Amino acid sequence: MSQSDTVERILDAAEILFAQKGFAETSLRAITSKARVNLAAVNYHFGSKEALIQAVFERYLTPFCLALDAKLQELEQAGGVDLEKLFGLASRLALGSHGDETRRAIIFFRLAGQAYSQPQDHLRAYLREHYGAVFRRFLALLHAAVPEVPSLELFLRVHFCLGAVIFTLSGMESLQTISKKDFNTDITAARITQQLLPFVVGGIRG
Amino acid sequence: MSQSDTVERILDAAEILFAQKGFAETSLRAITSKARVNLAAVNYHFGSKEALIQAVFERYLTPFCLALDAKLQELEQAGGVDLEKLFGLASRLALGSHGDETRRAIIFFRLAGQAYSQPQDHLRAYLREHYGAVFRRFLALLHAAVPEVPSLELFLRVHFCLGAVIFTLSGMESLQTISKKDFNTDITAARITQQLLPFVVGGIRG
DNA sequence: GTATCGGCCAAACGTATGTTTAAAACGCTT
DNA sequence: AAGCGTTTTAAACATACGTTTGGCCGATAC
Repeated sequence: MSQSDTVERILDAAEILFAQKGFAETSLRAITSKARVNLAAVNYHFGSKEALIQAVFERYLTPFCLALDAKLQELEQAGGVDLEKLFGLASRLALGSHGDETRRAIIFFRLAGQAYSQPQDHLRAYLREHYGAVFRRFLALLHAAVPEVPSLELFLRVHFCLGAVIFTLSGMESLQTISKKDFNTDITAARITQQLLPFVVGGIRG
Repeated sequence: MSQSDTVERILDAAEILFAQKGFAETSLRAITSKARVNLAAVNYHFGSKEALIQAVFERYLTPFCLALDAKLQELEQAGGVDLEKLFGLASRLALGSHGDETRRAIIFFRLAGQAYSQPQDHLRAYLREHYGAVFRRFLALLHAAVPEVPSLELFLRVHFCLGAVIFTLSGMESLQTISKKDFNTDITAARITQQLLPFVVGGIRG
C-alpha cells in the first residue's frame, strides 16, 4: 500500500522543472533531488522518463478536460452560445480563480509550450487521442457562436489564438522584464491575461 | 585562409537540425555527420555548441534586420505610416518572395520558437542586445500608425501576434496534418500565412 | 514469530554527450 | 621544394545521463 506521497512529490517537482527548463534539459536526477526522493523512484513508479512526462500532463489535463467538457455540455443543452461567454468560460476554467491556481495554470501553459516546440511525438499522439474530443466539442460550439466564419478558417484562427496564449503565458516574466526596462512599468500577470481575452475574441471574429 | 565551406556546411546542417529537434536534442555528432564534417570542426570553428547556436541565429538575423531597418528608415522619412503597409512589409521581408526563401523562413521561425520555449538565456540576451534597436524602431512606427492604442498595450499586442505567428509557423505541418484528418482538406502553407496577416492586423487594432 | 510483498535505497551499468588532444594533411608564400 | 600557419582528422577524455540491479526496510497476513 502506498503510504507515502512519493509519486505526488515526483510529479510536483517534474511539473515545475519541465516547465522551467524543458524536457531534455531536465534530468531525472534534478527531479528526484528536488522531490527529495531516490533516483530509482521514477523508473520504479512510472517506468521511464517518457511515461513520467505523460503522467505530468495527465494529472493536470484530465480533471481540467472533464470540467470543461461538463461545462460545454451544459452550454450545448442551454442552446445559446455567445463568443465572449465561451472564451470567458474557457479562460476562467483554464486560469483558475485564486492566485495559486493561476500560478499553476501558467506553469502548465509553459509546459504546453515546451510540448509544442519540441517534437515529443509520443506526447502529441497521446494528447490528441485522450483530449481531442473535448477540443472538437469546443470547436463545434465556437462554430455555432460565429457561424459566419467558415469552419476551416475558424480552426486556423483558434490555433492562432492558442499560439498567442501559450506564447504569452510561457514568456510571462520575460514580458514583465522587458516592459520594466523599456517602459519603466510594472505590469502584472493579471493585466496581461486580461488584455489577452479581448485580443482573442477580436481575432476569432476577424 | 578558409578555402573550404566547412563553416557554411555546419551552419546549414545545424539550422535544419536545431529547428527540427531543438537545441539540446541535437548532438554535435548529428550535425557534423549531416554536414559531412569532422566532429571536432564545430569546436574548432565556433568554440562551443552555444557559440554555434548564436552563429546560426546571427547568419540569418543580421541580413534580415539590416534590410528591415533600411525599409523602416525609408518609411520614417516618407512620413506616411499605414498599418497594413507596415505589416505587409514585415511579412514580405520575413517570409521572402520565392519558395526557397519561404521554406528557409519557416525553418527559422521554428528555430525562434525553440529559442523562445527553452530558456537559452545566453541567446535571449544576445538577441536583445543585437537586434533590440530594430524592434524598437518597428514599435515606434507602429505607434505612429495606430496612435489610438496606448504604447504599453501596443507592446503587449505585438507580442501576442508574435506568439501567434511563431507558434503557427513552428507547427505548420502539424496544422496541415490535423486539417487533413479532421477536415479532409489539404491546406497549403501559403494559405495559412495568408490568413495570418489579417488576423494580426485585426488583433493590433483591437 | 515468521513469511510475504510492495516500496525504498545505494551502487553500478552502459551509453551518449561536449570537448580536448596531438598528429596528419593541406595551401600558400618564398 | 622547403617552411609555416591553418585546417582536418582519429582518438581519447571526462562527465552526465536513463536505466537496472540486488539487497534492505517495514507493514500486513497467517
